[in-house]
Amino acid sequence: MAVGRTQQAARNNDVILAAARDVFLADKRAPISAVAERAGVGISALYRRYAGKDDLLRTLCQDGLRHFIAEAERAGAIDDGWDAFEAFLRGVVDADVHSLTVHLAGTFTPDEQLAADAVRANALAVALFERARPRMRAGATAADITMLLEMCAAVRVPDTERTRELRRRYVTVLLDGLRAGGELPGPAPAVGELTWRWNPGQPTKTQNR
Amino acid sequence: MAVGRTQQAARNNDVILAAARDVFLADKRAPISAVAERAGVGISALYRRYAGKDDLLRTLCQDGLRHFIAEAERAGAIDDGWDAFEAFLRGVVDADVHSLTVHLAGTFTPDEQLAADAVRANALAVALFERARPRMRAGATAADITMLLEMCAAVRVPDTERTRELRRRYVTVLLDGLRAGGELPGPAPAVGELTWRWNPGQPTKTQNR
DNA sequence: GCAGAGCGGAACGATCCGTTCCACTGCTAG
DNA sequence: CTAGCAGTGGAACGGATCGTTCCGCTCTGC
Repeated sequence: MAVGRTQQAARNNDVILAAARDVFLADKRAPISAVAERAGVGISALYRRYAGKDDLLRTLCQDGLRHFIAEAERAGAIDDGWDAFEAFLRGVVDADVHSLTVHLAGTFTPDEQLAADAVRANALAVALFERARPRMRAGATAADITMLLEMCAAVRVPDTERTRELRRRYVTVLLDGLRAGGELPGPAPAVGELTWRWNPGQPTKTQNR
Repeated sequence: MAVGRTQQAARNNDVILAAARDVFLADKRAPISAVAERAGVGISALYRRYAGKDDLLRTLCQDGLRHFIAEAERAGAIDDGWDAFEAFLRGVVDADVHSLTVHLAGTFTPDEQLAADAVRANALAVALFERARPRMRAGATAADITMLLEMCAAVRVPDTERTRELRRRYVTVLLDGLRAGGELPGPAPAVGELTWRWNPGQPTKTQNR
């Protein structure tokens, strides 16, 4: 039952990644020491695996993107267009994947692998949206998905499981609101308005005028 | 046309408060120097008026609460219950009052005056909700309002005016989603789940398990 | 004119955080 | 069986950030 050093090390791989996910999900600006503490390991164990904070966050984001893609592919297999879209959205919200991808933007420097995954993820999401569009209210756009996910990610209480419950509640409101009602007001989000976080400008500030 | 020193000082009162609102709306963790810079004044001009960052934030929050109350009272005068509720929600979202009140929680130490205003604001909001409830889907609760506002506040792009436009778009989705559909899933938020930010615990972290 | 209110911004000290470094431990290869 | 080293914990360091203070200047209101 006593595990060897190498096995323990291998296990730490997962423990650390899980801890990092928990910590950065809760607060994307969390210090790296919080990850080590939560994982129950020293800081060295972290730096043995990742070149730095950037590297860890990038790995986490890539992991999130893979989940996103997997979720989209699984939902894509559903026959009915709307059901597929709904399953996709609920799956992504349930896994809190948004907090691991878009939300982490700006906290680390991107990557080509990451960019490629992002393109693929986006294509899948757009496809799912298009299949559901016939039953959606007028004016809805695939670009709206990002914003809807952003809104769901904003629902947060201290307890993780309770957060999930509450998000299921409000994603229901959003989904029903996407079908009911007339034409959506205001121009839909443009592409550039969804990716501004990646811009080289100031970190998390916002500018007016 | 050249204003005197005292008039200039009086004007700075408003300039500084407006700058503070803009800056902390964009990023609640913004440094105080950013406020001075945006107002085009030195840091001294700030500290002449406010005892410290806490004081400034508290003033800002109180200001926001007053806006909230005013919005609720204005909407309360509308005859139709649902129309009143809708006007209230749209008004609050438009003024971005949520970012000035709930969102600022935890960044400064409360106040009795503030607590009293908060109680009054909550009472008004609940009253508006109750009047609209007959036309709302089953299971909706006044406690949901806070969460809906939180979701709207999460919609954010660099440009302030564009942010408002987008929020109008999504508040429409939410409002329509509040009427359509069957019973809402999951337990509604409890009171304690909405006020956890004020707790004495760790600043902005989140705990699991 | 002149006292001082109001102000700009440099300077300071506290805190936080990413990263490095070193001593130690106990497995594992041979 | 043992020597070497992968893996580790955590203290220490240096840089960055930010709230607050302070000093010298300006320009007004009397």
